[in-house]
Formats: sequence, C-alpha cells, structure tokens
Amino acid sequence: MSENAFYKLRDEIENGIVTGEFEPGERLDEMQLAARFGVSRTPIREALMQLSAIGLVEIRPRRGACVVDHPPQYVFEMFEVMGELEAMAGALAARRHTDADRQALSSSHEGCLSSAASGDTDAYYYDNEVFHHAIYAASHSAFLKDQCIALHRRLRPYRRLQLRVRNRMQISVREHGAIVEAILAGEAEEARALLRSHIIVQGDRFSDLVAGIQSMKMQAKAR
Amino acid sequence: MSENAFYKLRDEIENGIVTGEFEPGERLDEMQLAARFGVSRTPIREALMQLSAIGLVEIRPRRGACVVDHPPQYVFEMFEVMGELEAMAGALAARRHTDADRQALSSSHEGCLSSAASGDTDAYYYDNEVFHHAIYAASHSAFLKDQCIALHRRLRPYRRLQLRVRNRMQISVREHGAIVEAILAGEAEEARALLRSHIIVQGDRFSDLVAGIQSMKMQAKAR
DNA sequence: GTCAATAATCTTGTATACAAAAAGCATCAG
DNA sequence: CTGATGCTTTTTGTATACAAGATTATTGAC
Repeated sequence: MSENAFYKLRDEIENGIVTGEFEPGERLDEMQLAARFGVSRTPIREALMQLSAIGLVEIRPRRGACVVDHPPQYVFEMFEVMGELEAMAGALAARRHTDADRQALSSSHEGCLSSAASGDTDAYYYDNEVFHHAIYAASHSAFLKDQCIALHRRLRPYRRLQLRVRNRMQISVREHGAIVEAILAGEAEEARALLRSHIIVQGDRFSDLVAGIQSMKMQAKAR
Repeated sequence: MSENAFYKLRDEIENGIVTGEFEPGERLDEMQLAARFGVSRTPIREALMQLSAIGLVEIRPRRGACVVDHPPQYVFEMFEVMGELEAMAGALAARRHTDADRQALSSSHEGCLSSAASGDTDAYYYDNEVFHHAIYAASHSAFLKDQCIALHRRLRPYRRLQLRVRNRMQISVREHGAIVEAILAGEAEEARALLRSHIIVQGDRFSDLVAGIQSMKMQAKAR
C-alpha cells in the first residue's frame, strides 16, 4: 500500500460519483467498497467523511452513506452561484492578468477551438476545464481560485451532460472567444457579464439539463 | 456516549478553532483530543477528516492535523468572495422575499440594534449572525444559502476580531439599516452594492484585521 | 562544545474486533 | 392470504492492536 490510502480513495470514489458509476441516491456500502479497493473499512470511512463534508455524499446516522441526489432546482442554483464566482474571477482577471496569464488564456482557448472543430466532446470537456482554470489563475485570488475549482469539480457530472446537447460546443467556444477578448482588453465589467451568462443555465438549457439528469437516473436504474 | 460521536466532536473542535482555543498553526494531537473528549482516536480522526475537507484544518501525511494558518492576503480574499456571495443573496432577496422574510429581516435587525445599543459585543456577534442568515434565507436559493453559511462559519474566527475595533458595531448596524431598506424596497442592485461593501475588508479595516490576527497569534504563543 | 549518526520513542495510518442498532426474514395469528 | 411480531443477519460506530514512518534523545567523534 502506498502513501495515504484515504486520499486516493476519496478521489476514486469522487470520480465514481462524477462519472456516474455511482448513481445519485445510491447507497455506498462500506464493506463492498473496502473489498473493491482492497483495504479495510477504516480508510473508506475516512474518505466518505471527507466527501460528506464536501457535499458529495450524505451520511445518515446508523444508515450509511448515499450519493447525494439534488433536485434540478438545486443544481440550477449551483450553476447560478458558479456563474457569479466565475464572473468575479473574470472581472479580477481583466484587471490583474500578467503576460503569463495572457499566454495561458490564449493557448487554452486555442485548445478549445481545435477540439471543438474536431467535434471530440471528451477532448473539449478537458480543454474547457483548462480554459476555465486559466481564468481562475489569472484572477490572482488564491481563495477565489480554490472555491471555483471546488465548485467546478462538484458540477462536473452535470457539465458533462450539457456537452451532449447539439451545437453546445460551438456556442460555448464562441462565448470563450468573447470572454478572452474582454479579459485581455481589461474590460472587467464586460468579462463579468459574459462569464455570468456563459455559466448560468437559463431558458432551454435548463430543460435540457433536467432531461439529462432524468436520463442519467434511468440509465442507472436499468443496470 | 450518545448518538454519533463524530458529529459532536466535529462541532466541538470547530468551536475550539473559532474561539481561538486552538490557535492557527497548532498541532492537533489525536491522542490528546481523544483523551480530552473521552473517546478513542477513531471518531477523532473522522471529525478531523471532515474539518480538513471544510478547510479548517490541514492534514499532512504522517504528520498529523494542524489548524489552518492562512496569510492575511488569503483571509482578505475570503472576505472578498463572501462579499460577492452575500451581495448575490441580497440581490435575490430584494426580488424574492416573502412576507415571512420581511418579518424575519426586520426583527433580526431590531435585535442587532438593541445589542449594538447595549454595547454587548457577544450579543451583537450572535444577532449579526441571525441577521445575515435571514438574508440568505430570503434569497430563496438553497445552494447559495448553504454556501454562505459554510463560508460564514469559516470566517467566524476573523469576524470576531473585527468587532473589537472601536465603533465597528455602530457602523455595522447602520449599514444593516440601509441594507434592510434596499431589500424591502426591492432594489436589488442597491442591496448588492451595499452588502458587498458591508462585508469586504477594505482600507483601514484590512490593517485592523492583520493586527488582530497578529495579536491572536501572540496570545497563542504566550500560553 | 558542537555536530552527526544511530537508537529509542512517539504518532500516524490501517486492520481487526466487538457492541449496538437497523434491516431482513420467518413464523404465526387472524 | 395478509399483517404483525419476534428472531436472525447484516451493517454501522467505536475501541483496540499493530506496523511503519517521523521525531527525539543519546552517544560518540572531532
């Protein structure tokens, strides 16, 4: 066994939740997980404790851990808050970005452009993450960056769903272009507004999201 | 031992951190804590795992848990983000508040007024918390409320420091008045701006905060 | 006297053990 | 056949045990 099992375990289980292997509402049996990862219940429990504090699993006394199952409204609100945080990061980035930040923003945007052009959603999913992380870094607010990364992670399962929608990649990458422009031009309020509406799930996108969550659960039940 | 020790333990340790009994940077010895609370190391570890996920303690492999010790810049950034989140809550509250919310806002503001008048900082500290929670609730965004409460908790040690500054209570409660007015009048953008500047630690207040953190650490070392 | 190397001690990380609560099951009454 | 009650099994929560890494102390060399 290498170093600090519970860190690895936490990430493994988190990943399982994000990818949908563990479905929303599913019970996470300690012994089962222990057997699966070849460890005892102790580090499993410690990993679950951390995930519960983050808000990815729910622990009810004497009844074990479940993957959280948020109503669509709550997920919508998560995107709404994420939008505000990213907007803040973008506004700060517009004011504070360095040459290195310019570089990182531009090249990560290039990456998104090419993977969007190739139509590879998995590649875009990854490049998109790099792009947004570049904005967080350019904000030069360590705490804001930490918060954005944490919430971004928590939203990963749903973000993945959104890319499935037709043309979403093209629209998304076009919005990225405008965002980069605003940040590099130092237009803080423009960047704020653009990022806010880039993230928020409004109008049709909300119904798409709800439909996606539904089908995710259906798929889960079928297994 | 009653039900679910680690919940109680988590709150106890968290409280110890907030009140400054456990100083920033202090090592949290598992056996010591176990002896103190009359339990074994297992539930202590589980509590520490949760606190580490929240960001109140730091666990380094094979070297135990420490109370986090953020540089002043990071604390400033925490208040900056808190300001943005509360601003958002205030703006939503201005648009969405119900009669019950009006009631809760007004009465919690009354509470702040009277405890500020009496000069009781502990009472004000509590009433202030009730007031801000009323705003979160009035936003009618469950996730935003959760995030605000979590960050509010994390900032409790520093918030406490701020009240020590002369006249801070009077200034704070006056700002509350304007905030209530804006929310009740439905002026979302006004509420947003007022709350943002109410929370953010700017100008002199930042140096006061840094000085407070310093003296907190001095006091810690003296023990 | 100071520094370094090694031994002793302490602390963490994980496994296992055990008690108590919840869930599942069977039996029995109606 | 249905429902309820009591028993069995399973699973959680906590304590304890043990191994391995980190820390400290001691001893010896310079």
